[in-house]
Amino acid sequence: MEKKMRVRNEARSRILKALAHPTRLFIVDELSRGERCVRDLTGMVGADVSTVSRHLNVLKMEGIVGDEKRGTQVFYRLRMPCVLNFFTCMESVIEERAREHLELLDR
Amino acid sequence: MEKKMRVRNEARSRILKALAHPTRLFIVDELSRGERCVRDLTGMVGADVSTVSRHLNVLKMEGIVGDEKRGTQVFYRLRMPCVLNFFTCMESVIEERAREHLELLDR
DNA sequence: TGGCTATTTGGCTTATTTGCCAAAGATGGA
DNA sequence: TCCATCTTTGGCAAATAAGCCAAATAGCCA
Repeated sequence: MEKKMRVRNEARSRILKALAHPTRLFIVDELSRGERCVRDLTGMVGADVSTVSRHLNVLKMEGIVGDEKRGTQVFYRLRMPCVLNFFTCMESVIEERAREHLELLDR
Repeated sequence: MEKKMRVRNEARSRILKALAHPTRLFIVDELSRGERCVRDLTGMVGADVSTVSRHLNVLKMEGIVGDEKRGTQVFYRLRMPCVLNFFTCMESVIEERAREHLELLDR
């Protein structure tokens, strides 16, 4: 039971770690609107292609995105749409925190 | 609009990064069942007290947990219960991935 | 006050992550 | 075949994260 828990937390943390980068979150968000090829994403992200390719690989390794090669391009798509729900969760917390922050300043 | 997006992704990634560690996930899970003091958690985690204290601080900095000092002890509680929903999301993906893996082995 | 327990912080080492450039693969067209 | 385009990989440097021990801090009680 204890071991099982540890294994599970390790699996979960790998997924969370894969998501935990601004560029990768941008990619996930973009892919939530449809598949995109590496070059398109690179243009939007504003980093080196090799960097974007590596970010995509991180997401792919954890099953968050999937890829399909068509001709010379590779198209990526979101495979774990439920992550988007979590964004909503975080949003409410971020807003709440911002409000608290403002209140502190108002005193 | 672009800047706003970047700021938002940075905020989100900070929260995800704070969650992305097996020990911290264990703590979140444990706190979902009620508040706990540092010493109790340390016993369960099996790491140095200072390490656990630092993990708790990481979670606190992102508003995931809150703390309250009572006497000589500090009790931590979960402030962002919606993270638990995300665990369910990840679970389904982990299982699916495990199934795919088994299928590959069966061939 | 002095001692006891609980918690946090300083300081250090090791491991991991990130990003870029350059080079290697792949694919389709002339 | 040779070239141009798209993508991935090797290799390196800089930044960040994690863990432990030791020391500092805080509150309680004799």
